[in-house]
Amino acid sequence: MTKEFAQTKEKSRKTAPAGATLHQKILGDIENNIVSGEWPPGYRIPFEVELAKHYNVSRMTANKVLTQLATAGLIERRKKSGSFVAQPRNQAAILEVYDIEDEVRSLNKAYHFRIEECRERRAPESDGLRLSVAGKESAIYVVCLHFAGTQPFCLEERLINLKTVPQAEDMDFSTIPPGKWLISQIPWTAAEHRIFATIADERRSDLLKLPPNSACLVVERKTWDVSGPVTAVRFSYPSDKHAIIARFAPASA
Amino acid sequence: MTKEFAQTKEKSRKTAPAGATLHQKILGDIENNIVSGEWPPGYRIPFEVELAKHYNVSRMTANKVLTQLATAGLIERRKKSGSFVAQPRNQAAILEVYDIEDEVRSLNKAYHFRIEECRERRAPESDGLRLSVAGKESAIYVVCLHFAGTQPFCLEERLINLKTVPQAEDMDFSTIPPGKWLISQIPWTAAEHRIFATIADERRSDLLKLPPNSACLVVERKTWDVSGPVTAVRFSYPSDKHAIIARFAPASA
DNA sequence: GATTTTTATATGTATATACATTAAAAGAAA
DNA sequence: TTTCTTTTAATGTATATACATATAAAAATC
Repeated sequence: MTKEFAQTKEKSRKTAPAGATLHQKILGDIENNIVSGEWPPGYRIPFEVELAKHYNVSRMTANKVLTQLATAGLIERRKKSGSFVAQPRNQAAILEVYDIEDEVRSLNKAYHFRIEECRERRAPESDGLRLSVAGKESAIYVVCLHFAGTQPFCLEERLINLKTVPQAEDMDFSTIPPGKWLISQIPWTAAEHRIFATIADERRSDLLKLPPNSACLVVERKTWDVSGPVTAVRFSYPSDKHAIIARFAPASA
Repeated sequence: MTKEFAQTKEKSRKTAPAGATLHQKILGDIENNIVSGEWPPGYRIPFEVELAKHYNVSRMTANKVLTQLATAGLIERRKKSGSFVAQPRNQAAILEVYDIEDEVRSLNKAYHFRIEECRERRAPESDGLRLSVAGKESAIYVVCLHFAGTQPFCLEERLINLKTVPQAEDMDFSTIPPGKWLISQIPWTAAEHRIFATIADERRSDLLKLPPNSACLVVERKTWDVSGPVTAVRFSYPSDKHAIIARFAPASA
């Protein structure tokens, strides 16, 4: 039986639905083995005929599954040699989701955060962070430093519109970071990102523990819900520690 | 014969390579009809059996082509009714469109570009620009500098997969920039962006006329069409001159 | 030992066939 | 008409088979 197929893994992610086809079943199993790390990049996965025998299907069925995995980029196929798990082009920090805690944990680092500042703010200030064109509504201003292990990972500066999210007024952000809390309060309907590079200023260098003249990746996001602007936030990342991955594909995939 | 298949269209884009398989041939024809607008969204494309008869292949072959088009999101299939050209997907992002000439003109600046380098490239090189997981396919490597007025605006380094875009082999990029040309050749179905900040290296500083230790915004993009990877490109922007704007709205809307 | 030729093997493409599933359309009953 | 049932046409999945193609590895030759 060649190797362990690990069909029934405890940490199996994509459980095949009840009425799954053989194709889907096999596809799911292989996918699981790859994403779980059971079959690491470079690993030679079972030959078509082995798969066919193991699942008691025809070679054509196994072939179709492997072909699909190959066009999806998960495996690479070589004649006479077999099929191999491809080097991952994975990660994924899709722009719109962007939960920093998840991101840190996906790097296998411990996550914690620290609130650096939290106050009400009525007039726009010189830091460029703006909520609406009108800019006259009062807002909560929070500065939050996110850590991966003991290292600063990302600096978050955020304005929360008190008109749209009045419950932010008395909110205590010591136990839940503002971004995470907001998601639980308000569903956004539109977002706008502005992404640019800059040399870290003194405050950023200081908080993020960066050497002078470091490049810094800045992501500014404004979010609206149906009733108006919800929040404006600026994330500053040390450039060498991070990149943003955004993937666009047809809905089906 | 049902309808015009428009196999021999004058503005046919993706010329099927000489030794193309039937699968590729049929796929290419249908793709052309869709992207050229010959078959608009909602148009009912020929049934499997009609395609099979027209190309003199078995239904299985036609079925596989249509299945691939469906998973790529170009068509939608309905039992008993047939297969229909899908509605164009949600815009999702300014990111993928990204025509530099438009961008420059929107700043009210004169646009021109200069090809710095253009050659064939077989093996992956050390600059990190990669096309496919396999990485063994040969590609065209083009370096193009874009100007806004007299100032360098953006540095473009691009790999074009000769397997997917064979007509790039003899292409002369002195009159049309590679990015613009590619859009006219191949419709992408998936894209992946990686955005990060860095300190400009010597080549970038030199070409973009930047002072030393400048921050630089880098956007790397890979695009695929149904038949595989199309192009990998890296744009380097002087940070102080540019930002990326990306807008997202819920898929439903 | 180095080079060329052969062979074995895994993938790649295509066929003909079978039956399942789904939903539009047509027909029958209320 | 309206509702229910049956038919039918299209896709969906899977099979067994065939031969083509590329290539790693073994064998034969130099």
